[in-house]
Amino acid sequence: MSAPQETDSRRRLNREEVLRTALELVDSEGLEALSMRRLGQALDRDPMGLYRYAANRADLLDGITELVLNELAIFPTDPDWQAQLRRIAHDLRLLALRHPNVVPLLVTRPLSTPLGLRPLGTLRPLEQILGLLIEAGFAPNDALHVYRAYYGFLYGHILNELQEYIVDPEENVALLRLGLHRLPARDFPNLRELAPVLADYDGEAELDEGISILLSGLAERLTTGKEAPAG
Amino acid sequence: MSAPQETDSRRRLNREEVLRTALELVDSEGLEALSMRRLGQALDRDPMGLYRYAANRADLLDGITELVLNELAIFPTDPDWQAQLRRIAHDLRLLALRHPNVVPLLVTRPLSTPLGLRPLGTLRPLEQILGLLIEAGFAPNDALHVYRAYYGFLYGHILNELQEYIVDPEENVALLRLGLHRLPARDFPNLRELAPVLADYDGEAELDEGISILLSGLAERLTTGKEAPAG
DNA sequence: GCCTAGAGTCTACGGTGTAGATGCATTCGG
DNA sequence: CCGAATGCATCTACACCGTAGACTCTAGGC
Repeated sequence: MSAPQETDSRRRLNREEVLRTALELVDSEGLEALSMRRLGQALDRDPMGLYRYAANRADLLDGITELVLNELAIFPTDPDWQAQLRRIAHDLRLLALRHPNVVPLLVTRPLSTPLGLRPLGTLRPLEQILGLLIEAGFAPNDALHVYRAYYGFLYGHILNELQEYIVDPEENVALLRLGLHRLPARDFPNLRELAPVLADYDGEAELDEGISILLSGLAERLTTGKEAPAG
Repeated sequence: MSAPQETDSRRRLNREEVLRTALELVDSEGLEALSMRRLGQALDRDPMGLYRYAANRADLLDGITELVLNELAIFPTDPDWQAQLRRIAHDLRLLALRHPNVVPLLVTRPLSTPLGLRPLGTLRPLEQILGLLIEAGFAPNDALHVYRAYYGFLYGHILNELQEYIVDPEENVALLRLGLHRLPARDFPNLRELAPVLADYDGEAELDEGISILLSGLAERLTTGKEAPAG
């Protein structure tokens, strides 16, 4: 009882438990480190046994994205929809920074599955944000457009920020300089000149600024009753 | 000579040729269909011989993204920067629709490679758009911010649109209805109600609308000399 | 004619996802 | 209390993967 780990290996697992250690594996060693055999040995179980909790590897990946998205709290009945959208944006950003290795999953998996057939957990944010917007007074049609603009902006920002994200900030500048120095000066003058600016990128501030612009635009469209902008 | 295909297999290949048929393979059969062996047999060559043109599989993928991005024409000296940005946006959208299977690559590869070490071809759009903006009068600092907003919006939109994209529009409605019907009504009322709206999503119009909003915001900031919005 | 260098080929190794057979333990029917 | 059945865990095996290293073959220089 002192060690509820994998040592007494006869404990019965469940899907969530499997997904959780799969997530740990991805977080610590990257996506391609996640194989059935590797996961099996992390759980001290036969790899084949895992098929009891995930139909196949793809389903495992879907489960991970679902698990991660469940970390995101949304309160669709909050009357202050702007504050809510702003908080969700920051939360999602932090979530992406916490699990950078699963961001490719977040972004990629939906591309290969028609909307209606996706894991329910991944549709929850969409549903709830639609609810939030409709509650706030948007017509359902417009709510969808607003969601697209919001979601598009968010994912765009996350991709932006993660592309320039490197764990050790010390190393950041070094690597950046190193890499940019490699660029042929005559073909990439602008990029090289902007190296220092690239190096100190404040993702949180940039996200917040962008969200402010978006929200003010949306609020105006809500009160004047015009159609919402595209995303 | 009548068939410059793979039949007389003694012709010497080059990297571009290899990448091009790799791209064809990905376009027609998906990303996971691209293996060294498969590609080798598509070129009627020994799979090992391909390592002459790509250091490894990752390099092959990088090459494909580079090849695809090269389809994008940018004229950094065009004085009408707004028209230019609008055209590029539409071109990139079409490019994504033309090669939906490589979009995951476009989006994912940069996440695993520090900016400075990326294939030069993938940095060209960044460099040239920075040039365009600086030429237009933005301070280099602001140009970077503007680029991020622009790029983030674009990629966000593409991800949005591709998630709802299905080849056969006939099937589209069917699948969508089918899928959404599967959703538990009490948990997903909004999503189910919006099914018809989801079905006819005009990506081009939505992109154009969004770009207009973005550009007008940017133009204003350019003339008033304020800082650019975040992305 | 021979030697060399390089391109093309083959084999082999350690990994992968997963189908199917097999072993095992537990529970149920009599 | 015993046998059968039922479901879970495990094992083996197959087809595929990326790629290191050895080998063969060819073309060109002397």
